[in-house]
Amino acid sequence: MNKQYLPKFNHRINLLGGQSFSWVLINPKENHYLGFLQDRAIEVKFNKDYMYWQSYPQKDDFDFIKEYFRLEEDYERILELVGQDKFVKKAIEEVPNVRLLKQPMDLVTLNFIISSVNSIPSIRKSIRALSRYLGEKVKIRGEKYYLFPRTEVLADADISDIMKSKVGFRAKYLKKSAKQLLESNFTERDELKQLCGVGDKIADCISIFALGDDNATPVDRWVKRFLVDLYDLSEDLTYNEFAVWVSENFNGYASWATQFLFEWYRVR
DNA sequence: TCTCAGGGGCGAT
DNA sequence: ATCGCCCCTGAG
Repeated sequence: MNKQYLPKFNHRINLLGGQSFSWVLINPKENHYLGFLQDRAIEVKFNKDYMYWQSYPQKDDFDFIKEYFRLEEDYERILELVGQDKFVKKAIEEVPNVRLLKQPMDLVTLNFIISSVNSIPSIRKSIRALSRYLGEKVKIRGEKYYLFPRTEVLADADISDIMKSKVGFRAKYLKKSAKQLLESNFTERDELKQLCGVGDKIADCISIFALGDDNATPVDRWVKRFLVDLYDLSEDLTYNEFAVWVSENFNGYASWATQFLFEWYRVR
């Protein structure tokens, strides 16, 4: 496997937490994960300050790894900027090494459509099931696995087949959005909301996790809860009012700040 | 067995 | 701007 210096990377949280549903922990003792995307699988292991990795079917695709893990990001500088807030500082101390990934656009969109009013275990189950039914096979070290379905496959799939993965009412959103993704490019937050099943919250998820927006916030139930609880914001603010407040209070790195707070507040 | 909320969004008013 | 509804799962 390829060896990459990657200190301060909380793989448990960054790969299995709130921002990605692609990863499966294969072997906890070796910190060994497989990530199933639409056109490739990624294999990683973590030991000390290093990540060992391989990509499939195209081997050694460092350009992809570099972008996905945001290897060129100045993490220390971001910590310094968002750590000026006392709650973020505490979050960084208690749940350290949280980072943001930059994942492929279609994948994030289709994954987060599934996430609406859904629990994380259910989301994961649905995504694995959907992959088994409609995704391509990949072989890794002699074992068979399934990628997340390609956008064009979901666009052409029968709703009833998509429903087999227990996504429920989100099945029609998946199909329609897949078609929309094939028809045009979505590069800004407001455009994202044209996608079926994508409103304010999921548009912000896509903006952060796929487009790399450093100063957005998906105001979900948890974020709203800690904004009211910790920062004394009124419970009655609109989505946009919460979002504006956050964007003005974390030195331009609200995406990172709220990711720290989210992962910390959730397990606190 | 039943109820209900869970990382929202849609469509009708 | 608000509200009922959407499908499924696990917790109580």
